Amino acid sequence: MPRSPTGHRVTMIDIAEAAGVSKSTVSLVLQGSPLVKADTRDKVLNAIDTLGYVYNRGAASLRNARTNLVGMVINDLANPFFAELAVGIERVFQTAGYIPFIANTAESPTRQAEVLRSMREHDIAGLILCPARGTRQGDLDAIITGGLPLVLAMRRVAGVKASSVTPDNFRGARRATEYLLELGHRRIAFIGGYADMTAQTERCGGYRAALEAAGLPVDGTMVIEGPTTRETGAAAIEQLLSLGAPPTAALCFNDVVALGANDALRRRGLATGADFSLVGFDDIREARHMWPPLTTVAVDTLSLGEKAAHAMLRMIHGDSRRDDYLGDVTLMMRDSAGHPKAV
Amino acid sequence: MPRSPTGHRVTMIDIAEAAGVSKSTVSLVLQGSPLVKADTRDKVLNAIDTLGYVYNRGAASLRNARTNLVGMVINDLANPFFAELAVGIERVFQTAGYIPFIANTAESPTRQAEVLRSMREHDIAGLILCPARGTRQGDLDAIITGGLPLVLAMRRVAGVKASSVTPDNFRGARRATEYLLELGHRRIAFIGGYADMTAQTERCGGYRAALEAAGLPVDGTMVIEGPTTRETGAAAIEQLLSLGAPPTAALCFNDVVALGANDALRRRGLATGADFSLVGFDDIREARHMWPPLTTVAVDTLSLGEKAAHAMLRMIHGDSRRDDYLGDVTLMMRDSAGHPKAV
DNA sequence: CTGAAAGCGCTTACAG
DNA sequence: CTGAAAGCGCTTACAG
Repeated sequence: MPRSPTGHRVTMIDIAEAAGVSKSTVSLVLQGSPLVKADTRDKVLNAIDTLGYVYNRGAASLRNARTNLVGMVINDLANPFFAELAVGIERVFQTAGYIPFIANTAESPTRQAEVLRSMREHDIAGLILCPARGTRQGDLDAIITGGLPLVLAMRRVAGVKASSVTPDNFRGARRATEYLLELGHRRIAFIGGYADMTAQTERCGGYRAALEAAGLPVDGTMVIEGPTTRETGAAAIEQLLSLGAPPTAALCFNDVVALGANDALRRRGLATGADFSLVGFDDIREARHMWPPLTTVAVDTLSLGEKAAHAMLRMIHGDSRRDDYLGDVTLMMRDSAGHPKAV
Repeated sequence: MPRSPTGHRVTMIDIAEAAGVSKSTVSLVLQGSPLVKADTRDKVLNAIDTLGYVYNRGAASLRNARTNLVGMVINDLANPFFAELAVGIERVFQTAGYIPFIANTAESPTRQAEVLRSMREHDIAGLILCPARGTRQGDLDAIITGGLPLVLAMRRVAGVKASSVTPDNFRGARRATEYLLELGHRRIAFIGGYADMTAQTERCGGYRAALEAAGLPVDGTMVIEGPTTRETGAAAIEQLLSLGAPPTAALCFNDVVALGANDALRRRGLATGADFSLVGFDDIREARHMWPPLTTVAVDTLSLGEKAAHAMLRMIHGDSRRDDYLGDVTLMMRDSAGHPKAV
């Protein structure tokens, strides 16, 4: 922090002295109050500039109990999807005068607990949370009862009454599966995620619904759980192709998983889209650049982020209504899904 | 923030009353002081739990002028490289009890100025900055004179005396260029970045040095500047291939640029590695999964992040020595670079 | 081991 | 328009 020549921190009092006014006046100037004469304001602003004064928000919020800090807790910052989501959220807060405070939990509930505590200690105005896998209602009790505005993004938590912003996972997955069925596939796998994540339940649910509507059985060996990583995608392909009656296509929990599945297919000398069809979910930037370009369910990441930010802003401004926003999804048909080899 | 049944915020005083001690004692317990009897400590801890007390760090740091907040300003969070860097940094701070506060400037100096101001207002203990393109000495004056611990990461700023952590850009680029020369290439381009970024000067400098050492001319039309994006990589390929004597290989400023160049080659029906060679820089996770796998200069991202965090921690603990850390680089030979078509 | 008191840098009525 | 005063929730000597 800036210190005056005498070594102490530069405060409003120093500014007041330098400008020859009282500190109330300085405070008014800082808050852009119209009560202050232009002449006086300039003197104050000048003093601020020459002394290198920095407003102390901690002190201010101690007095008036308001902060411009918003917490944003991400379960996997290494997944480009969440980086994109974060950008959408940041953009809104920036223009609204709030500063988002991003932290990464890397799917660890322990790390998440630490991060949440830290953020609450810093008296954030609200929290946008992409819950780590394994988060339970009890983990968020303190936040809910404390009355902190909370928006759950991408995943909900059973029993937690908070606003949420998620893509329409069910519809997206059903549509993607229908598309694979239309192409002629009959044995379709679902890869990635765990049944204890709402996003997986919903996406896998859409997949099942489409199969059932087509009169097809849902084969348990075709649903492969695992972390939402490339490794899971690759391992699943190995596992699926060693089945007696292997699938001819797979819907992946997300694009990162699909990227891994695509790697494994290539390693086996199989042509994605021709020998085996792959559909992803999210439509991260990488998807269209992958080879072959990935057929995937686009979730409009940016607007999801903006919705989350706006929901948060509304709550901060005192609107206590809960709202579950379901984002539009659209199937992006590219080249990773085609007709099955031999029908 | 949690409120007591009567509606006011739960403070140390409430805890003191509930536990039947003074608030000094509560403060001591909170700080883990050994002065407090185990019995008393338990009573206090219990009261904290039942009342849902949350420590107010703003008030604490107002009193003792220390924070556990560390700012981390990233110039492009959408580039996976920086997400990886952030993870390395976070890891160290987490164990040291500091909480990093990530913000993204998206290469905008204006946005950067806003973010820096906000962070200073929140009285951060230190700042790790990946400067946005166009950052000048003057932009960091206030921070330097204010005595805020500052570590520059990935890019330095001319005239700014601060510790820095960067990969050995010059050596990495020279080595990569030498490798292309060894493969038989004689016309080699350099794609991406701007000459006003230290990282570009250094990488492009290594490229020039290698060419000169080989007695080859440095052709200005072979050096293409631009934002460090996929689009730049793609556009550069179009531009280079329309040259009278087009290059047979290119060193890209970073992997993201190389990804874009690879897209453009594919679109033209050219086989990367056979028809045209590409080398990247950074070795982001994506690089080895790209098709063909990208030959690139690995920079040991994680340890770069850790070095930055440790340098920061040292400064926070009062060590004022400046230190410029130059990270090791190693050429990862994969398949995107091969012998030129016809030599 | 524990309590009373001062003070960190602000904002907010309240007077003038 | 401006000033004096109280108080936000903590920590830190200082007594006891």
